[in-house]
Amino acid sequence: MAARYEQIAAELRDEILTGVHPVGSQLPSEAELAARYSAARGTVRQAVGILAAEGLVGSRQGARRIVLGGERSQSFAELHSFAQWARSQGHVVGGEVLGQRRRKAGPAESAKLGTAEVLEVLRLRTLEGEPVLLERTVYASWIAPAVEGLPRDCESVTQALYDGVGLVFAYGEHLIDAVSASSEDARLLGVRRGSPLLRQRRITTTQEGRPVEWSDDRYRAGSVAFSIRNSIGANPLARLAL
Amino acid sequence: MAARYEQIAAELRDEILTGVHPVGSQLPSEAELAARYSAARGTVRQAVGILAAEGLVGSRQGARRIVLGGERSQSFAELHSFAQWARSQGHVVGGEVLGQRRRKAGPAESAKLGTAEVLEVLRLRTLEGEPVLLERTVYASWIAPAVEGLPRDCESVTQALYDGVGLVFAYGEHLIDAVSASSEDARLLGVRRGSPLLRQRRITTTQEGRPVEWSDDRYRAGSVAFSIRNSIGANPLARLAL
DNA sequence: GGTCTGGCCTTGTCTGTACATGTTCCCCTA
DNA sequence: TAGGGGAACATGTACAGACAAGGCCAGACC
Repeated sequence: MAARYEQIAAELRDEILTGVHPVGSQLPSEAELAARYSAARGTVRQAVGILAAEGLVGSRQGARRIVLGGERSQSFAELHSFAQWARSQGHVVGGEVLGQRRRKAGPAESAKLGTAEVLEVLRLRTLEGEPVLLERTVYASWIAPAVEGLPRDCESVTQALYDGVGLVFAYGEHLIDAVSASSEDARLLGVRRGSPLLRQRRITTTQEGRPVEWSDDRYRAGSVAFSIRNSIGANPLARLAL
Repeated sequence: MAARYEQIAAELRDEILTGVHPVGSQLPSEAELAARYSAARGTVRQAVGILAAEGLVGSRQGARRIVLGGERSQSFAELHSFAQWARSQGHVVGGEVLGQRRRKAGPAESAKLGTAEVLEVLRLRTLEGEPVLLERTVYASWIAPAVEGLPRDCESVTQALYDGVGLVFAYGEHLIDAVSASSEDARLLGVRRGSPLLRQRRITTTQEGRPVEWSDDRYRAGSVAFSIRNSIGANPLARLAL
């Protein structure tokens, strides 16, 4: 059973999404909510803290909380698993391993993953049958056997690794920029060489902080975008010069 | 003076960044920290909560907190102000207004900004003299006079609006994808037509939730990237199909 | 040697209280 | 009518205590 503050957050989120609290309106005060849910003020604060972190409501000391905007925020799993995301959005997802081999880790890979050997996998993902995403993933050697055991057309690697060996992806770091399609990119994604691709490079670790994979994902332009909400209080997004 | 929990967070962050707590090591327990800082456990939890939200440390019930990684996280102001960001990174920043006019708001703009008239501004930004960013910004009519009063080569619009009329940008929503350079984009940024650009569309609001601006920013590929940390507990990043 | 169990440690959740700090709005006054 | 003062209200910070839930480890057992 979910924690009390999660239940309250879910109810409030639902009320916002269904228009009980329209955008721009004020949320009930913490005291009112505490009375309504028969909870302590601290518990209510945890609940609205979630909504604030999601960017759904804004907070200012002294003033009532304001409803900022509609829905957002996919689960971590949906972000890390292309298949889980696509299915939750109602898309028809496909994919196939195009190449897979073990090799020695380069110095950068070794530093990122902490292993001397890596498993390199090239995957092509489709939405509604159209090629959309090209994944070049490098796995740490300790997880390589589990990855090699997966079928070539495994839809959700994340799900399969969880079911198979109980691996949980817990933390991620993402670097997002735009690049030109290389010859290989262009051929596999069905676009012209040099056309724009949205690139997401990410490193993912377990709950214990152990790195699992390092990936270079390239989306065909016009197929997918990334969305982030931020505020003075919570700013997960940073800009980097290259 | 900063709040107690912010002081504690700052000290811990400093200890992590200076290697007192190396990556992969365990943080002292909440009880130890509470004793060390003569604070209640709740206060310490607020402090480490900040670090967890920044992606610096990971948390699992029952186990000690783990140090995940180095620094990150620019201030909200640095993200919203190209000039403040660039200066904090030691870059030489420049910029100029290339065009500016008032016009009627389209239906989408009217819905986003809540005004019938808008001020459209086209700005070119440079780093070390090289054109890097093309900003097409639409301001709500109530802030337009203040924007029109700025000099054409105003470095930091955000800073100028704060100094001039006390306007604070408080909340933002960002949509990031990749596009081909149009003829105009290409000419102004000094790239070939059709070459990849990193596009960031954002809408920014005040503390009261009032929309201020809607902007389409296009970065030359290879000049700038965006960075995000996330975890199972906090996932600000979402993927959207187009 | 390997496995299982139980106890201890640590983080997660929740309550209740108190005071600080900032906002809002009404009323009174000039 | 415009402006100032202040009370009422709301969120922010901090403390203290209690129990739940899960990880970790050592000692017992097979």
